Amino acid sequence: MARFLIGKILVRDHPDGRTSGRIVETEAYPPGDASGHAFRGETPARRSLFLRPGHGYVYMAYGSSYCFNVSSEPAGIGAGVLIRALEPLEGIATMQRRRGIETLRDLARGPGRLATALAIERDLDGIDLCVKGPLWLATAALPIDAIAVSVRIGISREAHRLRRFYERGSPYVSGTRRLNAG
DNA sequence: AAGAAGATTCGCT
DNA sequence: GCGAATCTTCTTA
Repeated sequence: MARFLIGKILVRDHPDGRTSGRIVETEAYPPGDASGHAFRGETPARRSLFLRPGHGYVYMAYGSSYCFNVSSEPAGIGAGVLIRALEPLEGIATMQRRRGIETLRDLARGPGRLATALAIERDLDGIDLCVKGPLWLATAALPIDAIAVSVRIGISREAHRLRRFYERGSPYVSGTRRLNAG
């Protein structure tokens, strides 16, 4: 699913208006991955990861940033895909205001930044992304060759695994040159 | 009840 | 590239 989501469009419908972006970077946290939030079993805070595929899991990281995931395994099995970066499409002025910056390239480059840009907070935890609502996914096609793979960012456990996917050449992808070369 | 770790970001050097 | 800020969750006493 992490690979499948590259190129899809994440749409946020909010009283402020619509904001949306193309997903250009993801990371997989499959069942049994020691870095995954579902690794130690289901708890109230992690329950969304155990929902049917296509539900949102939102949590606060380091006290300052929200991160957004898409549940990826059948009900009862905990796993998810972290959305790490978007290419801004609609509502760019709104995103700029929420982020407090102008630079298009940095509006949604990074998991915490995209959550801020789209006003994704804990109230969206558990939402069904396959139904048009406050937050949903629109389909789009992308050539297989456009997707590259690398190790994941900011974790210590199972760090060598090739579970990060991104759009090759996109300036909206996070991480360093080394990680984006592939 | 207290402490450590963590899927980050921003400002400086 | 480095370190602080910040808070939720889980572990240990």
